[in-house]
Amino acid sequence: MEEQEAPPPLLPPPARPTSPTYLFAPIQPTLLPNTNLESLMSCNYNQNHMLEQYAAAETSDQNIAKFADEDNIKDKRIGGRGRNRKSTIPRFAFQTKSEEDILDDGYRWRKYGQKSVKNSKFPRSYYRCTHLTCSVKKQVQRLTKDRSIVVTTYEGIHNHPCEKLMETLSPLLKQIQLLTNRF
DNA sequence: CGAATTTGACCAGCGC
DNA sequence: GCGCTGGTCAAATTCG
Repeated sequence: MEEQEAPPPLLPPPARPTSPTYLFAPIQPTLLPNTNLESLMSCNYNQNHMLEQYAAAETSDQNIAKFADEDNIKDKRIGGRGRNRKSTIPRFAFQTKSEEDILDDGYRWRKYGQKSVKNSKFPRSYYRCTHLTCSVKKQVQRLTKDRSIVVTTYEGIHNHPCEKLMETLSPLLKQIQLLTNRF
């Protein structure tokens, strides 16, 4: 069939662990003066916003790991059954200090594999977003050097809003909208 | 009982 | 060409 169009070069929103400590500076969401609340809830807003924040973070040497090096997220070897070989899907990795392997990033994930990898004591786990139309994946792995550090690698962009964010913010949003309509 | 996870098999790319 | 490796599949198993 036809070749698929390459996805836009945007970065997916980073996971925001609830309790673990960020080794890299967390990106704090900030409201721009003329922020539209509906667009805030959409993933486009988040992704564009994150992109700006990443650009800023990178230039200011606040180390968002582009790809986790040591425990070897090497070059692209998108294996599997012949899919996505030279992937142009945006990927990025970051590290968190956490007892938990699974960080609560607001999206729902289904595990589809686990592999032990070379030069690493700990296995790498593979997850896919459970949303029907979303093909975002992530890999989770602990560092050999420091088992308290979890490396999470995201691949792709969510094409749907974050369920948990929606859940949490919906009532609040309604209130805000009610209030803003009154003035 | 349906959904999620586990795990061994399979496949493709890369280096030698 | 062959072996090694990483990523995915899918049947079996576990969980809620």
